[in-house]
Amino acid sequence: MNQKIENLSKKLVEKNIKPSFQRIKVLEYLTTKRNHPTVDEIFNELVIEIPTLSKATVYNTLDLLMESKLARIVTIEENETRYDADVTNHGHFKCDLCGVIYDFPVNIDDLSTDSLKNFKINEKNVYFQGICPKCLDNIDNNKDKNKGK
Amino acid sequence: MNQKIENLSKKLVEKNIKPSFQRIKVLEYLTTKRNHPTVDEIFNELVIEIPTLSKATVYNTLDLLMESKLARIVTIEENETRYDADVTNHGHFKCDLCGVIYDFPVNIDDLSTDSLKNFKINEKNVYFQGICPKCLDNIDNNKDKNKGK
DNA sequence: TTTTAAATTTATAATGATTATAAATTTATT
DNA sequence: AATAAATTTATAATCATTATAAATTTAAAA
Ligand SMILES: [Mn+2]
Ligand SMILES: [Mn+2]
Ligand SMILES: [Zn+2]
Ligand SMILES: [Zn+2]
Repeated sequence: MNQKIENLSKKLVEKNIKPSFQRIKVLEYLTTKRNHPTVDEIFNELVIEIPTLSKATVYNTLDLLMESKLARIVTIEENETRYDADVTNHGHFKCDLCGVIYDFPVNIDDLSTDSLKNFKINEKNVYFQGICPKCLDNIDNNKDKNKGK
Repeated sequence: MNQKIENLSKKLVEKNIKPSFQRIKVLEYLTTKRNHPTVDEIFNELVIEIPTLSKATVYNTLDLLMESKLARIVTIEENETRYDADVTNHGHFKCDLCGVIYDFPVNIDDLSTDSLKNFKINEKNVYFQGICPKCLDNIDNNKDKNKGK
């Protein structure tokens, strides 16, 4: 448990970010929840444990994490920005019904990108939308119900 | 010339959208410029020809085009939403230096998405970031200059 | 053609996420 | 302990988007 804090602290120090309590907590939230949260979601959870917390600190910390590549923005169309401490290559799927954002493995290098051979590519994002299995099940169940009537 | 207007008008009618002058002009802007514009860019250009134009009309029209799949949002991380009348499968590349958004062909179906076999996928977005050839050239040229000194 | 109703456009206010600014607090240095 | 630097906090400003209602245009009815 305390080991985790140590690890997070080390991660920050490695990137020359002073590991303040607030910063560790934001990073901990991202890495343990892995829920692609908004600033508000992070703030509302952490302010319970840190009553003096300011939303500005959450914004500042996320900016720091982004600069040092310890976190990235989930590029999906939403009015609130969502963040992800998993910076490895993976795709995102957002369910249009329940809104949950799923991770999925995707071999981005498989994408034929001959037309970009003269471009320097720094980031690759893959984002799908649709309906998740849970919501598909719910739809099916409702159909069955109506059939019975 | 007038033929184009006819075509755009037909496109709207097919989707049960009344082809008002403002709506045709917004769609014309999107299809001819193909520059992934913001609402402001569309408005500022069209208000020259339509001095009474309201920004609300641009928002309303874009919402209509989106609903009927005549346009889509360019899913990239920006504070202003950008729109695209090209709804065929293609990827977007944004240059971090000049900000230009390039289209590029991408065979999205090549992506192995076994893990999403129970998901209903409605939309697929591919978005890359980096530096475009033009800006790469500029960087090289500047290096050469400094070398000469 | 006039009247009436519906649809569209416009003007404007409200919302809300993000950014900016400066004061307060904490941490490090002398 | 005193001072300086860094961090956090509180608060105001910005600005894209949404909401609302009035004005205008278009279509339908009389
Ligand atoms: Mn993720
Ligand atoms: Mn495009
Ligand atoms: Zn769902
Ligand atoms: Zn460029």
